[in-house]
Amino acid sequence: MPTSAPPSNARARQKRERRLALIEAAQRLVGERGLDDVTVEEISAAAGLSTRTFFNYFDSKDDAVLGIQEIELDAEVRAEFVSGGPSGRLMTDLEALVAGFLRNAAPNIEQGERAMRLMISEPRLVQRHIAWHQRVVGELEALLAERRTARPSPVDDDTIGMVAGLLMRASALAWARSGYEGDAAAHLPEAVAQLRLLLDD
Amino acid sequence: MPTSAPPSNARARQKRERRLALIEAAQRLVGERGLDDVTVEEISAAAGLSTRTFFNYFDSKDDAVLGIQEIELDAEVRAEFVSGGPSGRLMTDLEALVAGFLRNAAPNIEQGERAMRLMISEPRLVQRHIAWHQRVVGELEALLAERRTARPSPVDDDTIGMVAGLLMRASALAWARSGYEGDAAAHLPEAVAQLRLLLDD
DNA sequence: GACGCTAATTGCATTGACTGCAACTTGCAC
DNA sequence: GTGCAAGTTGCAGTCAATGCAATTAGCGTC
Repeated sequence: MPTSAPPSNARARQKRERRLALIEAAQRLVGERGLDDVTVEEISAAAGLSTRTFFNYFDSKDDAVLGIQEIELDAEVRAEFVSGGPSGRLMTDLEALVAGFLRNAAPNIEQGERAMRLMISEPRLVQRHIAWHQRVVGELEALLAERRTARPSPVDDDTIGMVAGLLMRASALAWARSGYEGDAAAHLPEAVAQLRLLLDD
Repeated sequence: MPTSAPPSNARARQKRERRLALIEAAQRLVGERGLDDVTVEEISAAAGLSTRTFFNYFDSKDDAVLGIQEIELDAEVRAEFVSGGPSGRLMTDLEALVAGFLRNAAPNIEQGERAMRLMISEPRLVQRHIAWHQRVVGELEALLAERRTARPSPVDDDTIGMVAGLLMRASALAWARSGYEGDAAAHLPEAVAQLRLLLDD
């Protein structure tokens, strides 16, 4: 394998640790002083890194506070959805898929919880959070296009994608309301039920 | 009336014109060169105003391109919704309310169309657009809280708000797909139907 | 254990968005 | 035309974010 060298060991570990240090510093400082009274320079210094390095890890200050990272879906979950499974009923399968995303979203549950709390005091973060949803939804729409050949649906990809995004956020909110019991994915069925209830008037 | 002086005439007119000039310049320049290759300074100059004044009209460059403004709902539509009407069925009434918002959203239909087009080439604008939805949804959630006393619902305000946001965006997309026929509100029933279709699996 | 290779960090300079403030201009009422 | 209030502008300053070039550090090889 010439291209994909195994990411060694110490390198990967340091990368993970530095990333976490930045998130931790960002969340702590912003919690203490508020989003606009903390500079990237301060966050970086608190994590023992240079400002320039901060931007090697995150695209923006907000991203660091939310601990945003690339999401990647389980290969098998993905393959199953694309081929029209697991149940064959779109809404049911979508639920499974969203659960897959949610579980991979926040590897560290306390970090996710802190992010949720900060969103309440800093509305701008909600916007960034929703913007991040968009990326997941984009990924998801690609899967939908593939699945469509195996199992067509009269509903637009856009709409399905938005519903998936809605479910992600609704689950997160239900999770927060529950006092952060379990993980966000555990509250997904509740979100679906609420949505059905509303649509049935 | 000591406080609310009638906004005279020439003042209001100029304000409207300058606002439009800024939006027009922003949309034109961004369409020609792309969002990141146009500065606020250039937009302001093209509209014959100072950079500083630009920021008296808009909070950010993106807002100007989208022509974002404060939304305000018809007082009667609002009152009727709060008191549990017009039909008494939440989903139906929500649809009416969203239609009300949509109609007030873009006073100038061509401007809205140009904004939609630019969102396709500049994904960052989609995020801003969705963030703007958030504000509308916030407004809406206040109404929901009021309505709740007149007519309780088992569904959370959050969820209802998100569905409203979804309907707004879905209508806009359907409008775009139709080649911008009529206005966005005209495509709302279509959006609702799609949503129902999906939920019924 | 030195050698080279590549990934990652860092400093530096620069651009441009955005804000606060204070002076100024302009529309409007009397 | 005089005075008031709204709106505009210039100016100085802060800070996020990016590109570039130099340096450092991990890792495999001999």
